Amino acid sequence: MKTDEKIYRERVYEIVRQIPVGRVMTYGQIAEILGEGYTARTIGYVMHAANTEIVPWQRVINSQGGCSTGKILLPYNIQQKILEEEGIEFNEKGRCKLDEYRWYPEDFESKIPEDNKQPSLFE
DNA sequence: CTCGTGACGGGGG
DNA sequence: TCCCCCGCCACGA
Repeated sequence: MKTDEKIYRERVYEIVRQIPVGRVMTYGQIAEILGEGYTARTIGYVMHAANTEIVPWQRVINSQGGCSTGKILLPYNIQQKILEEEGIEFNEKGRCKLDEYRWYPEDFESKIPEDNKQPSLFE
């Protein structure tokens, strides 16, 4: 098989594996980094299959700062529970401060906003 | 090959 | 802030 094909998923795991304890990344963020062919939607699909893989899947959340594990799989809010044990705090709405926990891979520093903080309430 | 289905995201009301 | 709608794209039937 082709080496450079690396399987669609492997490229995602490569990034997820780099997320440090106590930090998170969003589906859209990863999709933006990988670019071509990747969207938040597909990253979610890949993470769904990551259960059996060896990756800190729990550190990937949605752009609202919450866990989107849906209703299926895993006991209720298990993902949030794990993250809380890693030191991340969630409010009563099940959301954490992305501007405080979001992590940017070293290999993609160019993706970091100028002010090195969140671009959110920029305009 | 076509169709439906998502661990999503952003814009608009 | 919440809700709805539409675009996104890999994958299985």
